Amino acid sequence: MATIKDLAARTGLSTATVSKYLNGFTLKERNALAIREAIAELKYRKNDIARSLKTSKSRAIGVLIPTLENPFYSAITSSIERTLMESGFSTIICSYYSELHAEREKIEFLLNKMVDGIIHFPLNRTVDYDILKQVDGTVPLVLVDRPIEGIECDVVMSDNVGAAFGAVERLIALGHRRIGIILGPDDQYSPALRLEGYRLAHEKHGLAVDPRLVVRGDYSMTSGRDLLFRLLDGENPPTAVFSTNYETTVGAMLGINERGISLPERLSFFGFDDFALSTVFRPRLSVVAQPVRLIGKTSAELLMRRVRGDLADFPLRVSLDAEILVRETIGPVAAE
Amino acid sequence: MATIKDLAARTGLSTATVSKYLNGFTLKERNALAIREAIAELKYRKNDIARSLKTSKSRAIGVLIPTLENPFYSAITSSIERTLMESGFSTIICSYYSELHAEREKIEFLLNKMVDGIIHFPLNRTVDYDILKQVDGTVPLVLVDRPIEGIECDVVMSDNVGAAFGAVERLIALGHRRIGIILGPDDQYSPALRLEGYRLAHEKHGLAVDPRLVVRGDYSMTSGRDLLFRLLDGENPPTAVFSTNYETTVGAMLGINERGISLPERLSFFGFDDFALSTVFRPRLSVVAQPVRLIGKTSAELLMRRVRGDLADFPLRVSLDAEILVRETIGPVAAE
DNA sequence: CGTCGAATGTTAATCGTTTAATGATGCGAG
DNA sequence: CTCGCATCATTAAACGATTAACATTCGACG
Repeated sequence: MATIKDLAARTGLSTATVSKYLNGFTLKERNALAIREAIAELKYRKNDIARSLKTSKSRAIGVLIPTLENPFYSAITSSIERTLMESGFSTIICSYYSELHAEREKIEFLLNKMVDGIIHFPLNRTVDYDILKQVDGTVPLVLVDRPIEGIECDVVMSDNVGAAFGAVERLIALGHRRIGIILGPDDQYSPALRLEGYRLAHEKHGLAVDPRLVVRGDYSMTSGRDLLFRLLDGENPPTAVFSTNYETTVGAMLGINERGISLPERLSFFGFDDFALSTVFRPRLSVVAQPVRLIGKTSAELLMRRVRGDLADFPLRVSLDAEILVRETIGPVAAE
Repeated sequence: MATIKDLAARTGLSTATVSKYLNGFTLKERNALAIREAIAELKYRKNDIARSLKTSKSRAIGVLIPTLENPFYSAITSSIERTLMESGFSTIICSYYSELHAEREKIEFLLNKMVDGIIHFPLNRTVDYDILKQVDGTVPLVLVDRPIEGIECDVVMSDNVGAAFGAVERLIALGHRRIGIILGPDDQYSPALRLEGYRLAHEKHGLAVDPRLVVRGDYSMTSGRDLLFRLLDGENPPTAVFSTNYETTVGAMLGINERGISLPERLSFFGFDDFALSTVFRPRLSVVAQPVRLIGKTSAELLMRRVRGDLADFPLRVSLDAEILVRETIGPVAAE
């Protein structure tokens, strides 16, 4: 592969001159032309690795996510990648598949690669986040979807409280007084917030929360189905159910279809996250849609700013509004 | 950030010795110990960029895909990433969003980054693939999902003909004689093969193909819905419909739900690709499931082999069997 | 014409590693 | 005691770019 040295030799110029030309300095037209010719003839391709070594900027960003198999993560990642690419940065993907050790291992991995910054989707677990403190001094870090206690850095997330509040309030407005909520694990971040929104909506409308209507699982599809059944099969079942993540929503719909429960006549159902599914079901699913594109774009843009040295408002906490998409699965509470 | 030089200074050894230690050579225990201590104290982190420059191996693989928003691509990508990570390689994602210029631009981009290999999902278009010939000489290239004429390289794909054949044969076995097929654009690779499978199944069973039952769109969700309607609204409509990609399948199901057509009584429906959807619909969707995990794993492993210099069987063309998942949307042809 | 300053080029060191070639050290055998 | 051979370490030159600091060219102007 041709190097700058080769171009220099071919044109009779020095490597410094060629390098400058390549970096946008203007030369005498004669020389510029000669270099252009040499590039074409020798099929010169610049070596970003060498450049990175010298400048200590890799123009690569590490994105650390639980998995690409979940549309929530892959949609955000997609939008991140697109935004970074527009700034000429490449995206190094690392999934950690919710494995404990993998997360810190991969942060090391990324740091070794001299990434210029990291975007991390932490899953809330009791994990040792010292490593993130190390990141702190090294490269900018943006956390997506939730903050981590003790780590001072930018965070981009959706307004979980507001999202849940909005959905539950819609249900209350339709006359529902017994609203079940399907939540995720205690040790994750968002469930508590979504529950808080649920609570606030009740409070605002002077309703008490029946703890039996608050059920928790592991945010998986099967847990969605199982918890739905638990709610429905309890004494004094809810007239509406709010599922608070994508997987449980799919699972719950599965359960609903399985039992042939007709929505919204016999039950009102509010889901979470707006991917392919919600437009396909009949009746069309009412969901809280997190602004995935925007989350991705925002975190990438924020990181770019930090990488460029713009530390204004650090640490910034961006909370993006979710959309409440009322479609066909919620309706007035069924007459007894 | 501490460098090898610092470790050397701290321990009184030479950089060469430290480097060797770091690369697994054995030293006198005394020295090894000293280095380990120094690493801890100085918080040494190896610099993969410098290493790459010297060794001309980046241990990074570029993955070029149309988009991460499509579950087919993101599932394969996920599996690629996982497999590569196991070999200590990082994955650089580049989406080209089906834009013509972006594809070649991004290949350049990846080559500049000195990736050790490229996995590419080409969309079949009349695009100038000279650039891929350049790749040829530089780093190994694995094509996923389809080959490109004139480019001699490894290809991993699913058995499109067999997949379609299998699905259509199931329908024929149920007595269907008029089977509609929803295809993608002419200039993509797989539609022709899927049609071929459809044709072969007819041929085998002595059936003629009615060209009016073969409809083409752009493989989008709306095209799925529209083409379904076109088939159903034609004179002498089909008793079964086979949709040949994920988007059109979702779109067609949307249309089916919209019209309240009951499956499989009034219509048998065979879809393509097995993502979240198919398990959620009631009745459960019968689909041809491409082995996405396996496609990802296989291409990554094959690329790793090439990167390691194992050129056995080059160029290799791997065709992976799709699974025919017969579930509830197909049934015997309706009695008139 | 000589001089000066802007514009254009060059020299050479450097980024943090790796690695051939070479050097030192120690140990057993004769 | 010395030779020879492993074994362990070191020297120093790369890898391909960038970039201060310095050198040259050239035209304008007094």
